[in-house]
Parts: sequence; C-alpha cells; structure tokens
Amino acid sequence: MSSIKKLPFHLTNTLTRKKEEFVPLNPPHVGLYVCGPTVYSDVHLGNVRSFTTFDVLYRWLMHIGYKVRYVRNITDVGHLVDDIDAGEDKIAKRARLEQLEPMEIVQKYTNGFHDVMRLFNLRNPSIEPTATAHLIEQIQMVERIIANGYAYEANGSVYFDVPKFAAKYNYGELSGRKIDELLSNTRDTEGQEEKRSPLDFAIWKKAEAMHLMKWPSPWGEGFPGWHLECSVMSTKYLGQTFDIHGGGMDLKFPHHECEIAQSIAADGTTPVRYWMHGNMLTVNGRKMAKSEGNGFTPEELLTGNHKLLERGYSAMTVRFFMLQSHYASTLDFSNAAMQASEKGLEKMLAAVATLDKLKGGSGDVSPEVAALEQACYDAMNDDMNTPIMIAHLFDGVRTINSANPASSAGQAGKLALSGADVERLKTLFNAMLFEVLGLRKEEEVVGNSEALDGVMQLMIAMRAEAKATKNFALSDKIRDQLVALGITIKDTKDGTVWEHA
RNA sequence: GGUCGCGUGGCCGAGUGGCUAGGCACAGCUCUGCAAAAGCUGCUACUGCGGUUCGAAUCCGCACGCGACCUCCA
Repeated sequence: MSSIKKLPFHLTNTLTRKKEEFVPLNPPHVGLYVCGPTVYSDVHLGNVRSFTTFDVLYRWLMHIGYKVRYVRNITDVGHLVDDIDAGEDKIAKRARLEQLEPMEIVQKYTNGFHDVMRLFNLRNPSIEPTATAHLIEQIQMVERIIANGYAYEANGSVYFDVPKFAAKYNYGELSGRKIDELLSNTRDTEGQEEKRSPLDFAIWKKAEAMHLMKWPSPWGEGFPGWHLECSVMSTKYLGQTFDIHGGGMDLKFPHHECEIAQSIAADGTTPVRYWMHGNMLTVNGRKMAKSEGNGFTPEELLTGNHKLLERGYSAMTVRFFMLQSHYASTLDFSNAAMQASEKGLEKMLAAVATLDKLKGGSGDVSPEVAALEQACYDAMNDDMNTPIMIAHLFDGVRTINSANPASSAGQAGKLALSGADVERLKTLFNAMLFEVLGLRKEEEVVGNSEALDGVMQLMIAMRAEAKATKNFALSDKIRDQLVALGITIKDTKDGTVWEHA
C-alpha cells in the first residue's frame, strides 16, 4: 500500500540557530550525547522535562531507522557550590551534611535518578558513564590541552587559557558571547588570583586538605574541572566528532561552550555537528530550579503533597503534558494545565482501546488514514514537533470514535473504516503514542483482580435488574456509590462496562 | 549593564506572509429513564503604536511587559 515518507529529519541546530536537515556522519549510525544529572540531590520535574525531550529524540531516531548510540553521563564529581564554598566539592559538602561517604551520596541519588527515569518511562541510554570512572582519560585530556598550549598550571590547578584560545578560534560561537563583552562583564575575581584571565576556567582543580573527593594527578591531588568529563566521555564513546549533543538551555554557557573549546584545544576537532537545547520548565513564569525552591520531586507530584499542587498527577499525565509543547519553548506548569492534559490523555487512551475492538469493513487503506499517518511523520520530522503530532492523533481519535458502532450516539458508526484502515491506525497509534512518545497505559491504581471484576459483574447485573423493573432509584444509587469509590459505569450499546475513574 | 528569547481566544499551547492547529473549559443539540462516554455545532485570538505589502499573529522599527543566560543548574 501507500508507503509513508519517514525521512528526512530536520532539527534546529542551536549552533547555527537554523533548522537543518539531519545527516549523520556515518549512517545509519548516530552518536547522541546528553548531559546527565549531577547526583547530589533529587531530580525535580524540570530535569525530567529535559531528559524526556532527549528520550523522545532517541526513540524517534530509532523509529526512523537509525542505529543510535545514546550516551548520557552521571556527574558524580567536581562541581562547586558557590563563593562561600569555593574550592569545596558539591558532593563532598552534602556528604558532610548527611554524614555519609561521598560515594554513598552518589549512589543514593543515582538510584533515585534511575527510579525517576523508570517512573516516567524513559529508555535507558546505551552507555551511562560516570565522571569518577574516567579520571585517567580526563587527566590525559588536560595533558593534551597543556601540550597544545591552551592551558597552564598554577599552584596545583590547571586552567584553560580562554583569551589565547579565542585569539585563534571562535570562543562563544555557540552561546553568542563575545570575548570583549565577557571581559567587560566580569565580576570581581576575588579568590581567582591564579587565573591569568577571569574568563579562564579550571580543567583540573587542586583539592584542599579537607576535600573528600580527590585523586592524584601530575599536578598533585585534585579533581577534574566542571566541563571536562563531557568532553572526555563523548570523545571516548562517540568519537572526536559526533552527531548530536543535547542538554538544557541553561548549559549552553558556559558548560557547552567550554566543551567545544576543550575538544578543539585538545584534539583540534570540532566535537559536535548538531547541538540541541531543551527549554526550561517554569512555575508561575519562573524557571524551576533547586535554587528557586519551586521544584518538586516526582514523589510529591504523584501524591500531590506539595504547596504548588492541588492534587496528585500520574507520571504519564506529566509526560503527556510536556510533550504537548515544543521542546524549544518554555513550558509553564500549572494545575489547570495538568488537569487538561489528564483529560486529553484519557481520551486518547480510550480511543486506543476502542480501536482494538474495531473490526472494519472491506477495502483498502483510505486516503484520509494515509494522510493522517504521513502528517504524524512530517510533524515529528519537523524539529520533533510533538504537539503538532499529538494534534494529528486527536484528529485520529475523532475518526476512531466516529467509527465506533458500540457508541450509543445516533450518528456514530456511520463513518466507515476498512479493516486495512483499522490495522493501519493501530500500527500508527502504537508507534506514535507508545513507541515514540513513550507513553504507557497506566497500571491500574486499584488492584484489578479477577475477584473485583467478578464483583463488578455482579453489581452490573443487579443494576440491570433494577433498571428492568424501572427501579431507577436503586440503579442510580448503585452507580453513584460506585463513582464515590472511584469506579465509573457506562451504559453502551454493547452493554454496561466499568472502569476506574 | 551585556547576550538571547518570549508576549496568541476563559486556560494550556501550535503556527513565520494569504487558507479553521489541537487539548481543556463553557453553551446548545444528538443519543439516553437519568448519567457517563461519544458525535455535531458555537465560542475565531494573536501586548501597544507605527511601517513594508494587494494582504501580517507571521517581516521591520519603537514602546511596554516577562523570562533565560552572563555563577552550580536540565
């Protein structure tokens, strides 16, 4: 039958700020690197949004036929807290607070991160490297950068020489910074006397005596710089130049800018061909962030136990909510928006259930169904436009419901779908909804045992008896009280069915 | 202060020059003992002021409002 056009895929390259056709370096293979979490505290919903964006990207690339190596790191060393704690490792600080070994903290929050990823149905990356497991490679990269003259040692630390690099290369290309402007905007450099320029950044940092996480190096005991691990691990597993690097918008500068500089300084190669940046999740217009204190954990989300939440929402509701906006737009969290998504997702999944029961008549795939299918692929291939794709699926929902003979509506069932149409729609909805968007049917909240279904069949039969004798008071009482228990009864043409509300 | 971006109907949120996005909410109708679900119909917006154009939410300028980054952050 009519074949769909699955390619080409276009994405917005934030390096060029243009939408470009995606052409892998070595098709059909694709190298994808995404900056993972720093495992020193719980991930919040804003983090989840970013990882979800790249989860869908990963899924989409595979769906359209690429073989993807997806690398997402775990940052378990190295980032500084703030001025007060200058020189002290973030993870070490937390360890002291909680009286735990640093690696215990790392393990704890890594486990927590994985739990969250499972909850939101994110696929595991191909490789999930940790910074602490790549210290040798990081030291080697520092050595290469020094050897090439773009870094210098000072008092046991090693700094990247930004002005020297910028003299020859385009430092600031990704984030649109200009070195003069950066210099004029520099804050006070207190405690940074070792740096030749305030723009220089540490690629190896000397550890103070009280520092808990430190390793020997040619420059003494210390730990790797903030941006080094991503350069090292992406190079190691994807090559000196690879296809796509993703991360949150807030990592663009300085993190990703420094990654580019490091790779060029160390190996002379531009590391990334396509940069992708996901936008922020906001709450009342402000970025959700640890420092803002406006984040909530997935656990709080599910239970609704947080001052921002009117009630709890399921992980799939949230996932659907996020995918109903474009990844490059900011997305504002609100209870009203969550409830709208909840209803929408229910409607979508109900249509999928209906679709499973449809038989369909004779005939070929209709042009309308073929067009719907193509529209979904086109939307996804246009910079991964999930909201448009979902809008098309909702058009499909109307088609499905209109073709449903079990519906009691007069006009329903009039729209004829062929058996081929039904099969095609099943394939499409399964692919888009579950495989690509990564949604899944919610597990039944209440234990859905055979016993419960038996009880329900009994209740339905008793209610049918009451209705048969026009005892509507009793039949309504049964239905209303079931509603109070979270069970909905629907009278359809094919009989009465029940479901969890 | 610098850089970048945003401002769409009751709410969320797509859309980059002309042709109804979609979801939620709301109203009417169909169906129905009543509901629920579903279908149909209605609600037709683009911060303000100029400009370009036959034509602008969409391009340009200015103003106002908001945000992100410039410091760890998805």
